[in-house]
Amino acid sequence: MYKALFRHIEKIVTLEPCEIEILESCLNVSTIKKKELVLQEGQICNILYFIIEGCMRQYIINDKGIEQTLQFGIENWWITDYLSYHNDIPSHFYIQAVEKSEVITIEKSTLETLLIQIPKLERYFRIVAQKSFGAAQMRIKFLFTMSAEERYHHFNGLHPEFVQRVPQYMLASYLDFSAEFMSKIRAGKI
Amino acid sequence: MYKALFRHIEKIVTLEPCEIEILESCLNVSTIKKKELVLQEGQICNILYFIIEGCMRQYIINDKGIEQTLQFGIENWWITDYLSYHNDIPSHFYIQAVEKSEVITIEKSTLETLLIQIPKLERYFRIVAQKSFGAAQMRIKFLFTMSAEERYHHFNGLHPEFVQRVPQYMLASYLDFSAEFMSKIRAGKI
DNA sequence: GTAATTTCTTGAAGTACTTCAAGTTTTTTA
DNA sequence: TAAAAAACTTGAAGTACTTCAAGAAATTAC
Repeated sequence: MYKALFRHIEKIVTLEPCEIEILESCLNVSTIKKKELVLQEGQICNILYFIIEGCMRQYIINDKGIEQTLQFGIENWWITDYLSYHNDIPSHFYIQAVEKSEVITIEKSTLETLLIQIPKLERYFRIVAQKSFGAAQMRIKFLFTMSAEERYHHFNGLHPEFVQRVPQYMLASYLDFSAEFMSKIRAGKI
Repeated sequence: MYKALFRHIEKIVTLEPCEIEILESCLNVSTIKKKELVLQEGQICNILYFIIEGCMRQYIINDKGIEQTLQFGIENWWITDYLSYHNDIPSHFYIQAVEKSEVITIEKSTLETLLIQIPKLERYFRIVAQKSFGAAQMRIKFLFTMSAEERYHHFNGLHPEFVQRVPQYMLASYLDFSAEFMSKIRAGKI
């Protein structure tokens, strides 16, 4: 059940059997129904989610009442609002299951004690966060330099299976253009 | 000389005197002239920079040959390309001093041994990276939800001194609009 | 302290998108 | 399996920007 996470961790640090045992005792698995929210705007986010199976997204609702997806997460990704988490401030985001998902949850207080018992995990989470930050910078680069059509084709080239997996309007907002424009790009009407 | 960094670290973890000594022996200070590059596109980035004084920026050059700033860094910020750093791949970015800057540099191999000697620093760098990632997500939110004019006024409201500190065209590209448009916003001609 | 360079401004023309509205198709639910 | 809900498509009209070009102002360099 926790195998996916152990495998992910072992790519970065090596855990002793006793450490795996401690870790195991701190984890919980939960099933999130499609469209269920695990975080809402205004709430303080004090849980980290590791996606074992399924797909989650982080989104906002803009002035016009339209949802805009900032981030998707799939198998073997962590998803959370680190700003709300670290600063204990209300989140600006919603986090929702796009598909029925299995996630491992770790609460902030549990993680704190866990990191004291297994300091190696500091390293694991450091490297995960640094790589995520690097990926966010690349994302900003693509948003800055590519046209809407280029962003779509680029993303589709990198992750064709994923494009099939989520509603078009969610992907459109993730790539920062309207659902209607996505439809026209796909039809080759641009 | 290293005081600024020690103070930054002590906000997150407490170092023993002997640890400070070890850390000190691993650091170097260097002065970067205005406009000097510390990283160029295509190079592998294996240095972390901590800004003691001055201002640096990470930018790209787009298809039209125009520079677009992705990130600024000022006093007490780390700046680097973590994707290039971790994956040993050529960077997509330039990193340059906007003003004459004093920076602490740590090379990758040095940091690796340092983190083994002082595991507490894993925690420090984890928290720095997680907060940076959170900030990057907020940045994407603002890019998604605000008009050019709103982004300017919002940024100017948060960091008025900084707006005075860097050339307008750099800030314009950071906020993702043209230098000419920035000029019109500031003149109230929008 | 004057020349050279960099940065900022302005207006006119163009364009890559958005918005709206209505209809169609697909998926979900009971 | 029918009804309801969600997702996608299409065209027409609008707009928030960009690009270009040229001059003015500020800063840097010798």
